[in-house]
Amino acid sequence: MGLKLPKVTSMQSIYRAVVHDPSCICCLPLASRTLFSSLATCHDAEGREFPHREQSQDLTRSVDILTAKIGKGNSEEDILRSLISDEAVNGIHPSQNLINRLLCRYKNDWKSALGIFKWASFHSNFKHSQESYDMMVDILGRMKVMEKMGEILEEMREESLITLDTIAKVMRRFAGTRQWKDAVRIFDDLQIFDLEKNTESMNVLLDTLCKEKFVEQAREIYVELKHYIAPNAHTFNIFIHGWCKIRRVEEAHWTIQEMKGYGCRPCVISYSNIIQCYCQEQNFDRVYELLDEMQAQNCSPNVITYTIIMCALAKAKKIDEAFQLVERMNSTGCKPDTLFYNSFIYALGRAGRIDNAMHVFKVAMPKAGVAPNTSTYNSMISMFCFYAQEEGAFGILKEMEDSDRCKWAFVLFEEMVDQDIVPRYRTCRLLLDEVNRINMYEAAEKIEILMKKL
DNA sequence: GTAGGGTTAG
Repeated sequence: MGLKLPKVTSMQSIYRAVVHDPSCICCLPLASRTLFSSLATCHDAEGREFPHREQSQDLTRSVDILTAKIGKGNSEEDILRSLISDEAVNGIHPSQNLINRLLCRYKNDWKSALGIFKWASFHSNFKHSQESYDMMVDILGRMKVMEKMGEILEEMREESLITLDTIAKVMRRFAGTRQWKDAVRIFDDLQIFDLEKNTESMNVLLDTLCKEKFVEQAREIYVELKHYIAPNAHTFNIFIHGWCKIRRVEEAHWTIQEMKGYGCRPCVISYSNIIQCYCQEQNFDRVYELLDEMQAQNCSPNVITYTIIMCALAKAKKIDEAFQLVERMNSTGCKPDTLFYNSFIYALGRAGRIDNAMHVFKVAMPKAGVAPNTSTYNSMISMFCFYAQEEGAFGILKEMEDSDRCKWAFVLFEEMVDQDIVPRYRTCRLLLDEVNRINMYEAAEKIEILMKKL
């Protein structure tokens, strides 16, 4: 193909390709060139996404001083020592904003993160927020430094900052490193953290174990616990998911019976899990049987159920059958969403059905009032690039450009709010509509909160 | 984190 971008999966990768070989940019139409130059200016040398205005200059200066001092390869104690003894650093007072920013930057470098974290704790008038503690626990857990993670957890306990969310993270990290017994131990010791052993916390433990395929262990623990903690529908769905995950569909069926025995009705989640299991086996006869059974049980399949089946059909190269399924879904009045269309477009692309994919993107989605998001664009661009249709890829890029502009608008909006410049109601309304159209849900939420105050 | 994407870049 004429384009020097053989595999394009995201805007970022296009951007990187252009940075790597600037001559690439000549292949791009004007609209995309404009886009790239705007992208280029909105990444500074540190890879931060947007330029920082004056209001955050102090913060930025502190970040620069600290990061210059931290260096690499030291232990966290060394980092702490060098920070404490540095004159320039001494002029900096830690703030929660500053610490969170640095923890974000060093999320893949636990020694630097912990060094900074301890440096802040060293200031007697500074206290870490719960958010910073959770971030620190997460960094150490992800890097599998379990001992240090335990130390931070202990500090949190002393400050009474531990929530079930914190515990859930810790459990999942243990189970993720195959130390499932430690996850169970945390649950056993829950009262140490001032938390209760109840259905909710039990479900967290069972879900953690099941997600890491320790389903039998979870089952044994549950058999003990159920005498004094009542299971609920979630509990059973967690097990159904677990059994399906390790491809033991018989046990999943058995769990359905068990949940009925407890007076819990199997729901669309229970059935969708089992359907997914049959989908993995490409046992579509059973899938259709289950769909019928759901209908008979007055438990309608939803868009997630249909997405699961549609993906599996497409993967099994049963494209026409996938189209029939979409029709069946529409006939039941089940509305497709963005994720469904993304999967559909992706599947059609892989099957070489470019025209069909284009039709879904251009006609079906707007008609259903479903907005594309970045993944939709990515699927379309990847497809066009794979089949060497650069014209099509650029068409999608053009559309993305418009929505990138919206992100910029939102960044400016946030800066205004930060500086206590109150936007007009009408400005908010315009931005909110636009932000909703392209699925920037978090942005929409922030704008809505502000609008309520107006 | 009780269920659904994102070719396989390095």
